[in-house]
Amino acid sequence: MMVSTKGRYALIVMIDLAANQGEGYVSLSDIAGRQMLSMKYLENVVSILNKGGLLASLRGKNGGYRLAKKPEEYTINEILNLTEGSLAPVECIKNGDLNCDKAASCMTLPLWVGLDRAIEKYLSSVTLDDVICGRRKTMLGDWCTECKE
Amino acid sequence: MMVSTKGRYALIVMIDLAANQGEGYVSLSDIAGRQMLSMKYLENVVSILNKGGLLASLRGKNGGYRLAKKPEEYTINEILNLTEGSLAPVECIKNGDLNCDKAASCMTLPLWVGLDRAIEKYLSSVTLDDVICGRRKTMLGDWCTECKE
DNA sequence: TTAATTCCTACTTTTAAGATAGGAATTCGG
DNA sequence: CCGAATTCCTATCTTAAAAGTAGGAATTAA
Repeated sequence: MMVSTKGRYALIVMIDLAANQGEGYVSLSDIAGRQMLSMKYLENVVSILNKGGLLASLRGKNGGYRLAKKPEEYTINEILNLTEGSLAPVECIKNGDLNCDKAASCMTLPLWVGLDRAIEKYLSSVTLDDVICGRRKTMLGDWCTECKE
Repeated sequence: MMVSTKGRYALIVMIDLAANQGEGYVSLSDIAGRQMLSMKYLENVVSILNKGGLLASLRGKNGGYRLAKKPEEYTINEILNLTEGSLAPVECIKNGDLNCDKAASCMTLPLWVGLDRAIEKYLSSVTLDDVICGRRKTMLGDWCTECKE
């Protein structure tokens, strides 16, 4: 499985915030309650989002989190890349640099680079707002033809 | 990391076979020796390829493995899907069926389905022969512009 | 001042990946 | 027929990563 709970929960939190934030901040216990997830575990996830600048936070009573920008300004790629660390399909292309000594002669490397790009291209083409609205614009055309049935 | 050693080693074995098989069969110890991999571990990987019909095998002395068809007739998708079990980015779309009770109301599901398709589309566009020849035809155009430099 | 919250560090548990081991079954060549 | 080389099968061990928990310090609003 390529996307762990960290990335999936992060997306859920972002969606929940978009739906439930008004002018103020939304507390983690509210989100955890609504989404039926462990608040303690969400703390870990949200901390990554917050440090990465995707969220704004307020400590203390009535504190909580809110989106740092508008839903249409987040790509899914930036959310998942941040929380997962990297979405690279294999170790050797993790940091952009090809950190493998056999890279020059590796027959499979171009394949992994191509796959990495295909993934990035797709995830960069979808915004948080697209997901929330169930919008279906991507390079593949409809991204969920099942939903039409 | 999305592709485990199983899938990566499987690819390496397929490439090695394409390069080294003549009329006869190639033994695992030969492949393991050339590729500097544990033969015992390769046994597990190759067993999947063999059961899946991607390889033909001959037991006993002078036995070994060979490709069941021509390199250009394998897509990378079929090799990786078989050895990895599934390349689905998340659990809930693993078997084509959406085996999650919240599927109907899940906002992120279409995203995962779309991602799954983007991956499948890319990996189906590349054949084993493409990888061996370093050929660069895919939906993304060149799949390794780095290689040109 | 108190209650609610984020924030930080560390730990535990669980699961999957990666790797190894031993031996049965098969096949070829002498 | 025999022995060496091999696939094939099942079971096990090891290691690393994911998933989840715990406790308490720092902060803030009412």
